Amino acid sequence: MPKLGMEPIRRAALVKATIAEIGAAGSLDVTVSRIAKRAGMSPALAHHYFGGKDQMFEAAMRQILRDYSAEVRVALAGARDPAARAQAIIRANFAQSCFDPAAVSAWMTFYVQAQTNPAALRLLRAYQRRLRSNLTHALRPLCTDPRGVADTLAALIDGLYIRAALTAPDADPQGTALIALTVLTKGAA
Amino acid sequence: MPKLGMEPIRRAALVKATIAEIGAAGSLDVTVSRIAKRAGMSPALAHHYFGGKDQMFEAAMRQILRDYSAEVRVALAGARDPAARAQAIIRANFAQSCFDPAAVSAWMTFYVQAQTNPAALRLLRAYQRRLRSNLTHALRPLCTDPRGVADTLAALIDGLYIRAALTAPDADPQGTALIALTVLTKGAA
Amino acid sequence: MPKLGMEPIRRAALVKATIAEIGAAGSLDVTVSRIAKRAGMSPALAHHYFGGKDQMFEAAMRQILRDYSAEVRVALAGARDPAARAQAIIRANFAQSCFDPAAVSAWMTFYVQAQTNPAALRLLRAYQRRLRSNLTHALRPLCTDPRGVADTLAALIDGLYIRAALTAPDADPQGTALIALTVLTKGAA
Amino acid sequence: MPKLGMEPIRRAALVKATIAEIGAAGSLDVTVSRIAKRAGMSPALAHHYFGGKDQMFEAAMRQILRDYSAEVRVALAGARDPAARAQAIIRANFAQSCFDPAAVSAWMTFYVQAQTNPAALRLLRAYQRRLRSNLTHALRPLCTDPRGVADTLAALIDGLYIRAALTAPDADPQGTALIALTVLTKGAA
DNA sequence: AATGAATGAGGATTCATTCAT
DNA sequence: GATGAATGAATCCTCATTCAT
Repeated sequence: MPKLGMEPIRRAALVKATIAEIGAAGSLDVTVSRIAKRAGMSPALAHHYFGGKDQMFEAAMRQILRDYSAEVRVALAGARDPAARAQAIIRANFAQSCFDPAAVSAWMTFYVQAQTNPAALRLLRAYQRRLRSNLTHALRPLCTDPRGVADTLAALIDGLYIRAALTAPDADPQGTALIALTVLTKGAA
Repeated sequence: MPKLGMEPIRRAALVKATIAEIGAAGSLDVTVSRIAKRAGMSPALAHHYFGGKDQMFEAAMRQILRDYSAEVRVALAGARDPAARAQAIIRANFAQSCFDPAAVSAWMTFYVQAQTNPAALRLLRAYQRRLRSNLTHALRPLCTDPRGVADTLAALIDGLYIRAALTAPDADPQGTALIALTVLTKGAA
Repeated sequence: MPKLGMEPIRRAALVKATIAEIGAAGSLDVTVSRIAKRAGMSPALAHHYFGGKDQMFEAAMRQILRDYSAEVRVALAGARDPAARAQAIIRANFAQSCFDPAAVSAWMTFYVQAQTNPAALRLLRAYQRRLRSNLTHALRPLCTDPRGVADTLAALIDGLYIRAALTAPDADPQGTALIALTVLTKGAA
Repeated sequence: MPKLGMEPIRRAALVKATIAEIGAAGSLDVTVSRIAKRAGMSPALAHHYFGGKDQMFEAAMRQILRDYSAEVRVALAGARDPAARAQAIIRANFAQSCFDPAAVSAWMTFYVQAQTNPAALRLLRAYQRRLRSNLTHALRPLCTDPRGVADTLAALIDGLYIRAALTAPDADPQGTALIALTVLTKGAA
């Protein structure tokens, strides 16, 4: 009995499985077969829905960004004043969910892909633009050079994240976030 | 056509070719065949000298770090006082040579490899340790919390580098370095 | 061109082709490619169904033993009394089918494999156990030391087989069997 | 300083190493490189002295047969009467030296090689001829059909050897020899 | 005599992708 | 919608062998 409306369900399952496999492998060296198996379907069906491996990766990247954006949005919703908004953005970038191995792998591969895959580069830029714009907006009432401080903070966040995720996996993420918060305080002063 | 003492020559050629291929591919998806061909020899010979693909990668990573270290060392040699030393370290991290596409790719793959390859992780940590130690040493006479400022600066440098290398390839690296220098000034104050 | 339930068909074809190739080569120096080609499929498909070369060899060994067992079973079915049973077992071991070049090669490689491949050793022991048990059972009514005579006969059969198969390929197998039958008579006396 | 008269030394070392490698591998899957390394020289030199892998194997086989012959000759030297001679031949075939893993492997590969390699077949036949002739000679004064009994005993020896060497490696070889001795007694009666 | 250098040929294995059902 | 069947292409790696020194 052919099922109707399976497409979104299948696609979602595949995207989820793709991210999980990238996380498990720690790289993009994942096979369509494994992804499909994890998603509970045949490799042929995965192809049917996505057309190819690259499109599956792209969909996975989009999902990663969507998840990240949601995290930020939730954090911002609870912030009442500009300073709280800036802090919320920083904290969101060091949320537990961002240190899930799958997420870490996904972000790292993102960076690698960005060098050759225009779609990945576009998405990475979108992320950076959004982070910068969020920070600038929050900092505007707090300092004279919101753009400059936002740029600094954004880069600092990325740098701290990489270090925390890769080379200090046991460190407390929120402790790491504190470093950024300190710079925020000095920059906003 | 010399017939003795080829090993160091061949190894060097292969390491260089490995880096170049990684740079050209923008990822670790390079074949031994291509590397060997670029180095002017047969794939079999490459295997003979390195034992396998992974060892070639590891040798390439070591070379990248050696090059980077040399850059820093040269920069430090010309610095006369602590402040100049700190600035020199920062500037060295944004030297033109660091933005060579091959170097960028190599660094990015470094990050990815670090998740699963212990050797890569070890090397990456060595780089981070050295950067932090260099900065701490230079900052000691300049501020009350040299370690903390060094941590911040190190992360900032990484974050700025990634952004400059990947998403703003046309930006002036030394302009980017200025952002770090500014934070240095504030932190050292 | 049926598209379902190919697995048993393919597997059987591969096993047959493996035995044939071993026979043609006279050793285990056969490639998956040749086996697959002989079986009318691509090497990749052979891997798909067996997972690897070793498993193909093991399946082939099992098949050889199955064929041998069938030969013995048929021979025993026509034997009415103990003496006839013992003779039937001996004759079955020198049946024409056992001197098929492929079978000879397979048996010889069996012996070689048994030294390093546990699966091969297990199978070889199973064959020897069965031969001994068959002989012991048949000899019980005929002599006072059925086990001892069975051991002797079993070894003699193997030795005669090797000599007949390898160094006297034109000799009449049933003539060779006579030697064993003579010992049987003396031992049973 | 070029050494003189190295050829026999090198050849002997290579033959010994070949047998040892075959023993270690349990098959003919040994590389010239490993043999040469074990013999303390370069693969190129091994080639120089033997011309190729096959010739090395052949020389190894010859050596195995020489060792075996020597064992028999020594055993025969101590035998005073025909019965003792026959027993000595049988015992020599189950000497400890024949159960050295390297020797076992060598014999097994012998059997395999005999199917395709004429030189191996020739050597194997020479061994069998000699065994038969030795036995016949010893049995002549003892029974009416020395040739027939010799054939039986020779095959029995081979069969027992294979079983003892491969599938009952812990059994006492001399216990196995007893089985052959018993048949000898009955046949000679 | 001896060897490091070098390679061509080949082999097992993997995988994305296509197709018929 | 869904999948088992099937493969071509590619990749890493091994090895016997040759050659210049």
